Amino acid sequence: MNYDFKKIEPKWQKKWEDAQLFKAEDFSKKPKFYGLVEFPYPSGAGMHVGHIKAYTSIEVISRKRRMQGYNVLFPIGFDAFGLPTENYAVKTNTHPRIITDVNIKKFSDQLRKVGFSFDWDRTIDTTDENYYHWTQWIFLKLYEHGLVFRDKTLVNYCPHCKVVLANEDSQGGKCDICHSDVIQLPKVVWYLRITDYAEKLLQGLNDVDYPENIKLQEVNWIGKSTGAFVDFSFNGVDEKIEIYTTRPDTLFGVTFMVMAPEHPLIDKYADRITNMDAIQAYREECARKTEFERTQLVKDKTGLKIEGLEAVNPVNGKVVPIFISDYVMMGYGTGAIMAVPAHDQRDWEFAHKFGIDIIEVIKGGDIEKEAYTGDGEMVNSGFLNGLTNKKDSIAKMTEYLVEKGIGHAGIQYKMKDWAFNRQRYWGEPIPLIHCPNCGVVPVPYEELPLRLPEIQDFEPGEDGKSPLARIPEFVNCTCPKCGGPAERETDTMPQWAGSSWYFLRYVDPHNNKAFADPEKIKYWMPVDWYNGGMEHVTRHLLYSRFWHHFLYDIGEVSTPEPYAKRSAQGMILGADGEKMSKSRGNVVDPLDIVKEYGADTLRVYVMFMGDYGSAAPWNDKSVKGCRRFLDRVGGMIDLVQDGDVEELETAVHKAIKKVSSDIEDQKFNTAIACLMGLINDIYKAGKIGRNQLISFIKLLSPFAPHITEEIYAELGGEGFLTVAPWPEYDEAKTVDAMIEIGVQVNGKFRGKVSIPKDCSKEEALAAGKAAPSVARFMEGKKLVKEIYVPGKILNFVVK
RNA sequence: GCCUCUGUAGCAGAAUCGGUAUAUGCGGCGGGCUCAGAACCCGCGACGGACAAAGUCCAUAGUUGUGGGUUCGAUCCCCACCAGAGGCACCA
Repeated sequence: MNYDFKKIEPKWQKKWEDAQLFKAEDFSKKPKFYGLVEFPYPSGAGMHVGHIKAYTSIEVISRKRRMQGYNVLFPIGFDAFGLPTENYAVKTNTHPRIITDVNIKKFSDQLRKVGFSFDWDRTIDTTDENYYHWTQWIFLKLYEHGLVFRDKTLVNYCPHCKVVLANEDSQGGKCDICHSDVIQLPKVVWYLRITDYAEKLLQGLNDVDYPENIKLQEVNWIGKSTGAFVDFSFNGVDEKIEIYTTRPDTLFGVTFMVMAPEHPLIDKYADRITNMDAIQAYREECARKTEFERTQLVKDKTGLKIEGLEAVNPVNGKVVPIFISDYVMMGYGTGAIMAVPAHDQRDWEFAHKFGIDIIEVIKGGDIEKEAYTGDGEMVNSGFLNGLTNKKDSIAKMTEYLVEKGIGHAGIQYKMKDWAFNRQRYWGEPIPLIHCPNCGVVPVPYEELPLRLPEIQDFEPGEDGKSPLARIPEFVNCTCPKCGGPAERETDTMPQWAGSSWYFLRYVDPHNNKAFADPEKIKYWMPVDWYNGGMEHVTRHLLYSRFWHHFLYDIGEVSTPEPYAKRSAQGMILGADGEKMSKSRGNVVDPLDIVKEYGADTLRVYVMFMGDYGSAAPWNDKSVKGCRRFLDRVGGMIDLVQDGDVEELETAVHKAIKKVSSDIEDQKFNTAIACLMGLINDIYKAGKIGRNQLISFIKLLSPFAPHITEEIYAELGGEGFLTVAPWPEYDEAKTVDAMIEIGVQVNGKFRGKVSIPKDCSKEEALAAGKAAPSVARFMEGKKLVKEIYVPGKILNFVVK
């Protein structure tokens, strides 16, 4: 009973589109549902099966919501700026605009063939000037509010891609794009002050429905720690050296101090330091180390004592030596630490290597063997002696520091500011101007969009400059402030810029007066359900939350958090259980599946292959099984009778209940398994009522919309199944009249009995005892306890 | 090193509260249909040993990575361990 998917799939796709079934209606009186998927980067390779899995979940929810009477916004767009396109442009000497247009066309065609119910009228493209106009606008707002700054620092630089990378894009010391080793390069870069929003990004997690592991990953990434800043001083010099510590209670255990090699106070007191040459040599050695080497050397601490300078502990006046070491970093805290080797493992290792004293101030461990970081009685600690609780001693010490004016409580975050520029062509131009008189001047809002000039040569500059720097017509301009000659910033924004606010553009994609109409934002936002990959948790998700919080603070959007609910799909692995990759040759092209088995089969398969959030290997045989299931669905048309089939009634109502709740819980695999079970029952019965079949195809419709729509038409259904009301179940009909219940003796399963669903305890117990397989085990024993859990179990305890 | 998660049949994967472990699909086995079939239909099993098998017996037995514990009863809760995945990684 094969159905001709090649004919019916395009047919219904066209009919749905002609009937505009997926058009979201602004300000509709119906309840709204905004379902969002991470818009694709339109690569030349076309869609990956991973895209299908990522999109089908929200697709299923969106289709179900429409049937439930919601006004649904389910949009799609293209995140099209980025390096792969530009690299391909350089390689083929084709303009990135042309490549992007071709790829977007390809992706759109593919997405349509899978039957996704996107509202195509709202499609966006981040490289469209009508879109990046507003990316630049938001950037200028950030600038206006002091959240954009320039700093000269060591940056992660990829020599292959010739770009500066954010920490997030160079994890593990490898370039995220080409995987070559990243080197450290001194450079002036633009930053967005995301750290100003660390607390809001942390607190905001309390108000959203994200899976715990995603929340946790963001919390760890933000890395909040509470502690204290304490002022140490140099012996004999009037100078404060501020340190940050999470354990101010261990101040009496300080036996040395460590500063980051590049700490500026070292240069300030260079004339007092007698081994400056050695320090310079150590600094150079550190700068040469790659990220990889640094992580490999975690266990083996290196460092150098500063000769000629010593530090004074402010709580006891003790003079301690100062070291420099690259285990202390300039980028966290104050770039200097107090070292308490007895109670910090890193300090302990350093002290051991350099023969420094270790003074115990908390009892409980064996500091000969390792640092002790647990709780215990304070000793050798003056006024803290005798306290046994970490919290109390930290509080008492902090109080003391404030009283003496030598320190105060403080908070630190691990998160770094966001390096926000790239030296490449295919990105949003940064709308800033460098004027010799006025300094940095923003491009006036009315001059936006600042267009990317049409150029022929996209080769990145050897000097680490953007190709835009070679276009005098672009670079040379007049200063909007003083009218004098000035130069434009030639760097462009990073890949993450356009995706940091795209969900706002969907609510009003054609607006040319604002990024979106405030009323439409109020109507549609927040996104009700956003699905995407785990790999974006500490990047796109965090970045877009940051921008949205900012836009909320300046009154541009209606809620602080952009996404009410977030979910994440598990990866689809190759048939060999390994990550899909061209080099392994285990890549599955979703369009091949559509061609061979149909879009419905592909959709059902990716939803059925396992727990949605877990990784699962591709299995061609299992794809065929899904196709077989759909063929059996099509075959039910031959079993239809007018009236309901009584014996199937309970199974149908159970299925409505289970499929409805399973979809909400993202248990798509069990929803489909339930329908597979039901169809087995139907074939066993050899018949099905017309209305029962309609309920069945409604439940399947979000997963397999084409075949179900076709069956609905054959049954003479009115309108489209796609927007027919979602079936309801009768709770009373979801329970069987007679239930089978397990009977245990001493907790061991010994048999089962069939009893009426609402029978009394006495009846149940009697039935249990009467069962021959059970009676055997109770013969000659004394019954001490009878347990009856209605609907669950009978248990007889005997001796 | 720290944090999080996972471990169920040959494979993938089910199992609201602690209550008949293994739904569903793949693969396997048996049968039907057929000239034939990897197509379709029907059925079966999966967890020790014995008998050719139904069944019976060992056996009031065992069974969810391993070993303990709590409980009338544990895939589920607690403790310890083993294995795998992911995240962070000298964050003071």
